[in-house]
Amino acid sequence: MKKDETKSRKLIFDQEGLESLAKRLKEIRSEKGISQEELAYRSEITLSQIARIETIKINPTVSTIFKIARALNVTPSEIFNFELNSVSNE
Amino acid sequence: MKKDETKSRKLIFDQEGLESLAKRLKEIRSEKGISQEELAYRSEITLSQIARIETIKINPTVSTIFKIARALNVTPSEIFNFELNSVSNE
DNA sequence: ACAAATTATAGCACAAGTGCTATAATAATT
DNA sequence: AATTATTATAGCACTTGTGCTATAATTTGT
Repeated sequence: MKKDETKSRKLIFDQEGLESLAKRLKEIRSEKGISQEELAYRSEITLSQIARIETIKINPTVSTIFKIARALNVTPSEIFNFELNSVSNE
Repeated sequence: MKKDETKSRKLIFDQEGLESLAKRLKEIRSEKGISQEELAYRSEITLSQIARIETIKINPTVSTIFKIARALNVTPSEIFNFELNSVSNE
């Protein structure tokens, strides 16, 4: 059997949604006038992780976002307050 | 140097938030009267993954939730429409 | 222009999310 | 009660999120 089966393991990096999330997060953070570092401290998420999220390098877990939401004193709903248009990325 | 440094690597499984998410997801899904299997098909997420989320076995990524939101024809905000109370889990 | 603060990158180790497949457990229907 | 549909578990392989640490790049303030 071949080694490279082109296994078409469908992966999940929702570019559109993650962009919206990043944008929303930056918005809220700057509205509240707190730095990434401060947010990292408050949420107990590392600075590198905050940066990765805002620069759309990773696909964070919901727990991470929950922690950030608490640190920003907003509801999860407020962070996810945007629409999803396109049909994901094929 | 010791091998077991009790490295206290702080991990992130937000029990409260994930419970709320699971509950909300079940709600919406049954409101719309669609099965886990149907949702899996529509969202292109595996059935096992849907089940894991609803039974709070895992901490899904936001992309996964975005896919589900699209499949359910709701905004991300609607899925995350709940409050976070306690201060995470220490 | 310089210094300081903020944001962005990078690499490593480890934990965990996801797909895939199969099966068990439970609920619903007849 | 028996069948069927739905939901829940389980294990493996693979990918990736996260913490940690350090450094680079950029922005802000003077």
